[in-house]
Amino acid sequence: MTCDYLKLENQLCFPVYAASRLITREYQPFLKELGITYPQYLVLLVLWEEDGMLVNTIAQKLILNTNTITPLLKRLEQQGFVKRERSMTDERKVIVNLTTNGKQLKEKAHVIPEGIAERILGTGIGLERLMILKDNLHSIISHLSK
Amino acid sequence: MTCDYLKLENQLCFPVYAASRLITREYQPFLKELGITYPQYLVLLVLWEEDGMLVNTIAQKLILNTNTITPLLKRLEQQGFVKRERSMTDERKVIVNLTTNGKQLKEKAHVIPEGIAERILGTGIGLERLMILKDNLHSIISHLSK
DNA sequence: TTAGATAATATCGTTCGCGATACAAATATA
DNA sequence: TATATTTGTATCGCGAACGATATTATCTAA
Repeated sequence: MTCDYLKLENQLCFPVYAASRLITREYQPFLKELGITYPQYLVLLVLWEEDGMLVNTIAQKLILNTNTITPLLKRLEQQGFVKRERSMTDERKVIVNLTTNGKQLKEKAHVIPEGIAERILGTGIGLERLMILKDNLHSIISHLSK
Repeated sequence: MTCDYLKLENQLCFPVYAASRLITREYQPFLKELGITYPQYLVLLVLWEEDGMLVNTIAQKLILNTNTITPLLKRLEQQGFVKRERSMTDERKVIVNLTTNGKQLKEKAHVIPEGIAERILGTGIGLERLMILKDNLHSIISHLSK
């Protein structure tokens, strides 16, 4: 049996890449309502869990570099959702805090996971397979992010 | 049992998004050698399967819009891997053909899937789970891309 | 205490990804 | 055969991603 590995169909990379863009697309109508982008939503998810994080800590959680996070945080600051301030004890560090507006946004965001879950489960994949999918991705992530 | 759906950990979106970037990162050393980017590699994968495709057909295969593909093809043309020409019979259509250089690149690219497969399987996920993962992603893709 | 190393963040340049829109060619309709 | 609609591609603008590099601040070791 021959198998051409240089076919799109046979690659793992493409399904992950395409699924990522398609899933992100599902978030658009919800995020548009909140006035934020998908990566901005991820940053807020992190801050909603624990406020007052360092730029670096946020970057690590999202597996992004500061050269992506810094301008993103500036936009979130301009929109009035976070404020950034240098640490008193170590002036290299920048602490990111949610504003009142940023905290309030969490309440509006509660509809998002439900809406998306509904949409994804509507693909017929089933909750159990979805959990397995998530676990497999997590194991790939934990190994490749080292 | 309480479950906060607004936690990064509990979302499906993030693992897919992170895995996509991490897997793409694995391609970098290989692609750097060929002098192309990851999306450019995807376009070439498509053309290596079937040369002389229309811009739109390539876009559909990769689930991308022409406003992403067009500038990408221009760069591939500048680098001498493809050439674009208007169809004689329908001047709206642009046919994308591989150059000799573009065809030759396929031979150099054969090492990529093997190298990546090795790296991914090195995460300990196992070939079988990898196949299931791919299938699940494909079913999500086919439903969301409608 | 001071030069060198390290750490935390930021800047710059290039390429995507995509919504909105434009534009020309082809097709359909009146 | 004019006019409207559709089709295929391209343009524009903005916000990621990220490699390379810069800029401070802190730490470390001579």
